[in-house]
Amino acid sequence: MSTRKSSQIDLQCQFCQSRGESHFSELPEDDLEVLSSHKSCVAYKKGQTLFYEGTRPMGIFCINHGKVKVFKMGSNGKEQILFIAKPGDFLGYRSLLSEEFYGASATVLEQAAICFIPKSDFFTILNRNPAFFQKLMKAVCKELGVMEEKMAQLAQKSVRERLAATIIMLKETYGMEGDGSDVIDIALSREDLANIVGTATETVIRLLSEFKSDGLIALKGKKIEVIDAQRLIHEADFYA
Amino acid sequence: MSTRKSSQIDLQCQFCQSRGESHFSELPEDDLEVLSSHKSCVAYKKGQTLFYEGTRPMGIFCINHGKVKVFKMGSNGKEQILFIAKPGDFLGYRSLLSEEFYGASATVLEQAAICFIPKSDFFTILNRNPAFFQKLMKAVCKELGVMEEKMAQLAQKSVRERLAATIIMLKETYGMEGDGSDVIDIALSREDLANIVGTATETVIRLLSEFKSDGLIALKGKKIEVIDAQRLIHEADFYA
DNA sequence: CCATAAACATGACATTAATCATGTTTTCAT
DNA sequence: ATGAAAACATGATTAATGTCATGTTTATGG
Repeated sequence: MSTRKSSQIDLQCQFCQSRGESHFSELPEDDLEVLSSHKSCVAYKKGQTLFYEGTRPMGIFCINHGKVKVFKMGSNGKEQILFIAKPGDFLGYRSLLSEEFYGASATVLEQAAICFIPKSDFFTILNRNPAFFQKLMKAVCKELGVMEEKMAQLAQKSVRERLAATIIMLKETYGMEGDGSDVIDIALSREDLANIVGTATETVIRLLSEFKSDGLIALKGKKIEVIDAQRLIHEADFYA
Repeated sequence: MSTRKSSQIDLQCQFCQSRGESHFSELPEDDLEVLSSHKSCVAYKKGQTLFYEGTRPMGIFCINHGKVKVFKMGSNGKEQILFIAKPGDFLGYRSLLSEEFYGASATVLEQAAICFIPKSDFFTILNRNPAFFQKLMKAVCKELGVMEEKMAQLAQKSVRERLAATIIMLKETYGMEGDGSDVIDIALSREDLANIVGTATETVIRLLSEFKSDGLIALKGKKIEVIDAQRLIHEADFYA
């Protein structure tokens, strides 16, 4: 937990290699300069927290490298993971725009580089660039659709179906470890996986074993290799 | 199913008594005129459908009177109700803004009067009134927060807790039938209630009976009277 | 007003998944 | 390298909830 001074990184938005994936991808040069002007970019270690549920947002986080889980803590002390942010994703802008406190906490899953852009600069861009504002609106509306879908699945599908669907989703969203590999490029603990699926850790462990002996997946350490995507999709009960 | 010609109603946005509750509340006179120009307003009967999941949105629906359930159909044929819209609420603008097909269906729960504003007029207002656009953005962001909360509760709470929480929510959102009454002003079938909570109809029936014999609620036909809000909140496991 | 269907209600039973217990393996800090 | 802690794994048991069956009440159209 040593707070290294050296964790500060020098990263200019203009030269950010993750920008292409982000909502910032089409911003003009001068807007990027505004963003960079008061920006700080920090190296985070696994387990460090970006912000806590119930606190006031002061700006947005932009992920340059690494993955971050965004979750709500239940009264039983169990986390429900809402989504996992990857390079190019923004965090915290939703609360900023709705003028509410953070509705969830965000914790780094793996070694990450994350920039922080103060609220004021973010709003400056928002005000002077209507196209950007519209793009963001569209993104939020899409996110809402995704969240509604997740909610419906949580209500209607069995744990087995949800786990299968989650593995498919992870494969599509976080891609593969290198070319020609079928190993999903994200290392999740069984507990985190359970907190995405919305079930107990033991249940995830059992179902992963089943999927493995059924030849649907293989387990490479903490990572999952998809062996039979078609049957996995079938398990998830897409079209049925 | 008789499609009465008489179902067409003459309602001007300028004089709409539900406008105060809506996102249109602060629109200037000339914007209201644009909205009214190609608007149609129709009387719907219980069970009629405004739009179906998977179809293309052509405009927005604005509820003048009545209530509408918005739901997703699961592969098992069971509905998951995402929310229940009330007078002043908009429907369909989310899909319009994200340029997607409808992600859910909408069906009228009780005798309703609902206006339809074509896509083009809606976008006209959106483009010429930045304040309205911002207001809408804020609303969508809030909705996203609400949906995330619902998802977390679905994953973490028991059916009993969720039913209690739902009754509390209905009370807060749809208010009481007249003054001094504790009867929630919405008539939901047990099946619809089950589809909000995310459980089986029989389970809802059983739990309502329990709540009743425990003196938490009383059942006035299809409507629910809240007898002991405090204990109901406790059942819902808020702060615990 | 009556017939019929839909909604409501309750019991019995099956199934799913959570919880508890315990042991093994991996990870990590010293 | 080593000991402790965390993560993983598996079995046994229990609790919660879904499903099926059946009967009653309520709503509704002709």
